[in-house]
Amino acid sequence: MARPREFDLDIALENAITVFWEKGFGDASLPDLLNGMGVTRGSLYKAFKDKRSLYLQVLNTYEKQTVGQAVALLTQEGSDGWDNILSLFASIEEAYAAGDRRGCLLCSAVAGPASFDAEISEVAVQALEKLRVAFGVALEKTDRSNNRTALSHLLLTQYVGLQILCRSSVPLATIQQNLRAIKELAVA
Amino acid sequence: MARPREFDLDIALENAITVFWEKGFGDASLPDLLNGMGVTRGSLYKAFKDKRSLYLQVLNTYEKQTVGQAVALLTQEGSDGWDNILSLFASIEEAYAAGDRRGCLLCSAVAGPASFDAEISEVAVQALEKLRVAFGVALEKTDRSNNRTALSHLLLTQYVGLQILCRSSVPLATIQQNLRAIKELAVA
DNA sequence: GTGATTATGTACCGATTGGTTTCCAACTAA
DNA sequence: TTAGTTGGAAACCAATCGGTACATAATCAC
Repeated sequence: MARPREFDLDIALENAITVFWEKGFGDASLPDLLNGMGVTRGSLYKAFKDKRSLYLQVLNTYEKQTVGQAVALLTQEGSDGWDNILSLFASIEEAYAAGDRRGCLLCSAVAGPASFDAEISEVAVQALEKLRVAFGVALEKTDRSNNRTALSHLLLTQYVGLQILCRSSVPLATIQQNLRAIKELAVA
Repeated sequence: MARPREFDLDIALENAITVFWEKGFGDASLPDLLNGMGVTRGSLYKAFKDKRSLYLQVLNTYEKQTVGQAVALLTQEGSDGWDNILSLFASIEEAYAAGDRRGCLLCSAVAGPASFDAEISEVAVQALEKLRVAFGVALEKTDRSNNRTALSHLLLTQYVGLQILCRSSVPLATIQQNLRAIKELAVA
């Protein structure tokens, strides 16, 4: 056809995820993205239309990766549902303990002013709903509770709240106490 | 002394709360603030130094009002601790049901990019810690559980998560299911 | 009254924002 | 070789950002 693209679309998108994840939509400037993605202005607009479209692609890619992984963990067979739930939350603590202050891109998207954009909001909310359903599946395997739906909502909200707190400088103990509380839910 | 101020400081600050609450720090532009506060540029900078200082004053004022009110509700005597906790969460649902999508200014401050500002982050985190302690006080009155500290952390995270979700367009049922789950925690 | 002081309103500032245009290089199909 | 097509780099754009300068107005002590 014509001149081939000199960069890898997927790699550039992956780098865009990093930038948006750290800075959020509004605070990630074009120079930030250009620099982080290793692409020039013209190329970015040729390949991704504009900043908002790039953000939507980032959101969808992140969802496939991270939420997909979390759902797989929550719904995996051969282990107790609560164990799956606890290891998901444990992974949050591990990341925070390792110094990761990025939290969850989707949770931040819900929290941020970009959530007033209907399309962005919908993508984020639907992704979180997938996660909530996965919590429900995990709970089904240990059907002690008689109101699993409500509990799945509580767990998702807990997930969101924790990921938000992870973006601030709360003491590690705060995250750990949350873990402990969730463990007590499991044995209750 | 000299020419008196033509507007009421407290009222202007109250209006600034409204603007920041709806738009967040970064998305509230000077014209937004000027318009919302009913004050001109020069006056704003004379009275509040700059945008960031204004935001800090807004955060502190909001904290005194809203957190103070929530703490009072949680720690009030003459009613069961869990009842106090449940009515706090019920007030979140009421606001959401009434169409209020503002959530909690402090929770949004923690979530937003302004949280990378050390001073802003500290104000917000400390305010939330006050709330957490109040959850603990409420739990002390119903000392069924043997790990009230962890549970207070869970409740605070739940509070934060819910307020974040309130800023997006989740269905009302989501908020209500959370309420139900917390009620089950109470009777557990 | 006058002078000192402080608030108000507006014009203005440089920097930065997201986005476009332009020109040239690189490639394919014929 | 050449026509057609697309990507890349940088100049350029209007709009907006937070913030300042300054001239004017309003109040005080005297």
